Amino acid sequence: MNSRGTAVTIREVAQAASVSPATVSRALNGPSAVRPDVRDRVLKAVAELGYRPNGRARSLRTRATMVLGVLVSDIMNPFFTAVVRSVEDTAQEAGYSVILANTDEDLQKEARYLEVAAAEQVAGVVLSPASTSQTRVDVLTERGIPVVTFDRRLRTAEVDSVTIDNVQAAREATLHLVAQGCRRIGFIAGLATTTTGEDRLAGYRAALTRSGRPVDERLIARGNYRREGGYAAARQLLHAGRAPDGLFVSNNLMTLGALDALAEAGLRVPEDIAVVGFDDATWALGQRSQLTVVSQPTYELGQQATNLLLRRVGREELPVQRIVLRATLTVRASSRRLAS
Amino acid sequence: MNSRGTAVTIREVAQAASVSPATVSRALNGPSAVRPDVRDRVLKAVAELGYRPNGRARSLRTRATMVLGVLVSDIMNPFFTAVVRSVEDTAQEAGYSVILANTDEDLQKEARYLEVAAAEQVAGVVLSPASTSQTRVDVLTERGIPVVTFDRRLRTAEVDSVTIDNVQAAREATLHLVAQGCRRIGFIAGLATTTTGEDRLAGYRAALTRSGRPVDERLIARGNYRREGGYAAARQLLHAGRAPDGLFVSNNLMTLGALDALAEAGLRVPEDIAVVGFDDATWALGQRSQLTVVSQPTYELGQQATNLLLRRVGREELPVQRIVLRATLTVRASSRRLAS
DNA sequence: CTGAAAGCGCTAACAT
DNA sequence: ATGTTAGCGCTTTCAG
Repeated sequence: MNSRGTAVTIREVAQAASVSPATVSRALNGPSAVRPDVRDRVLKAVAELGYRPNGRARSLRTRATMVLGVLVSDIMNPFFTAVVRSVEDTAQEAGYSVILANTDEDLQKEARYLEVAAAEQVAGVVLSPASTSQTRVDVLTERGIPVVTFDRRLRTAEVDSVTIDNVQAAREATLHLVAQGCRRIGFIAGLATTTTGEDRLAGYRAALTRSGRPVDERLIARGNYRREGGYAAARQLLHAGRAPDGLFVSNNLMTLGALDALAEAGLRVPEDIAVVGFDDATWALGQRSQLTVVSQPTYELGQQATNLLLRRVGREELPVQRIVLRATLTVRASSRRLAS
Repeated sequence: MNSRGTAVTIREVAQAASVSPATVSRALNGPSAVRPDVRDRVLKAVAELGYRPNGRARSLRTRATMVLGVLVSDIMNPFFTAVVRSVEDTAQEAGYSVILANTDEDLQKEARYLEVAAAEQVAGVVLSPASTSQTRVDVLTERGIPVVTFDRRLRTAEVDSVTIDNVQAAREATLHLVAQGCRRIGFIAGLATTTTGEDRLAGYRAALTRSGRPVDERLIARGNYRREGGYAAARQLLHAGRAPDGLFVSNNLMTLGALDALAEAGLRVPEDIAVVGFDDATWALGQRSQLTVVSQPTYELGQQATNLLLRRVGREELPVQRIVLRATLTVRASSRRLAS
């Protein structure tokens, strides 16, 4: 801080080092041609005055930032925070910083943060959209800011995405329950406004159909991707007609809620009801957890999304990418009813 | 996007509306004096061209942003994400947006993000510092960007903080275990580089001393605030000399890890060992959790920190604030050994 | 190799 | 009430 109580500018550094602002800029920024002794003088002045370049001014001029934005739909969900960490790691390797915002599955909030990202001119945005059709990324794309969605896709915009094959993953999980001898398999679906909500449901239906089972709509409940939602949905299923003997829950937090409901109802897992969840929940249940889950490759998800984004940021021309990663079914005791 | 493929600027809008850039700015920004018909023309042009003000240019000029930064030391920890959500809510009410960064208890990362916050010229920063003495916030304060720490304090800088009384909270928790008849009370401390790490340990010691008990250093282990850290620390305590019959763990994730270790060792809670944790862990253990904990008022923590920050952002002059909130001991079955 | 000058997009003074 | 001018702090031509 100088005597004026304001930030030190490049001109003050220039003056202190008896050079022009342009030279200071050159000394600081590239490996450009500045005489060593001049450079040293500049660096010394920078250090003494505590000069820090004003990022806004710089990127106003250069039309570039080294900051990526990440917009997640629920920051309290460890699946998303895990992806965020991997985005961060990957971005950092490329010299980018990451700022994060939480949209909370709320279209208004999401819209606001998309605007913020546009106004702040981030280099690119990684996004788990709150809605398949109502999320508007054009605010960004119109300004030439690339967007990559992860976990979920947009149907309304032609943007890159990195997801798993949700239909296939849900089908595999459901077929597993069928194979374990479950006769009435319940399903707790996610928000209908998201591709994960729809695709996982489609996979569940497909598996039943393929197994020659009818789809009983009373065995399908919707949740809001939160724990309470899973709890409420599970209770609904338990009290609707004959209780299920198998349950597939399509997201991590809802799985915990469903387990709460099962425990409350005095049901044993897997004896009374076999359970398959989504996403590893070691953060909640511990390493010794015996929950069968569809495991998503969170680290790879974030990594691929970021790398893809960075290619776009680098103005690389390539067709719209839809990267689909493999999810794997991790079978543990919660779903094991037959020796296999 | 205009024909040039770049963002629409205020000049283009001005041209389209046959007014000057200044008028566009006035029409958009304040309730300033612009003739209604002119304003309508401008707004129409804005809509047609899809104009969005360039936030960087604007705040370069106005020296103000409506964005706050939040730097948390572990984004995978629900305690911090809960506070973040409350910061967000509070900021939003005041018209501010919040961007978030994860420092991961890593001084390098933290330093980098403090620089980013400075360069991006956020209006203010809410921070849970990775280190009591090594976290350098002067990057921000020198530029006149106010900082409020939460959860932890800095000893090196005179900045506002919002915390609980950690010494008192830990003392109360420990005394509770004493009152339950525990003879050998173990303690899992946090990082020694944080005020929470030190203060909670101090509270534990104080409680024992006050109860006329010697402090057995073999009953104190350190963890890294993560689940594995709690697990490792608990194992260490279980295998060092006579096992404890009471355990106080000074953070939420470590509590889960400690419970893992206890279960693995076949110890029953509370019969073999009474347990008190820190921070409600319903996100992990469910509403029906029987864990006794020190409950922090997360929402209030974020709210107060944000309000304080906003007062500083508004250039309000006030002495350095150290707001201390009340934490409460929530007694549940995990620590109950005596009818009370 | 260095300096002078222009300008990124916006808003605040100053005119009118 | 509106336009003109200047300048936020920086980088990047263009000269020299």
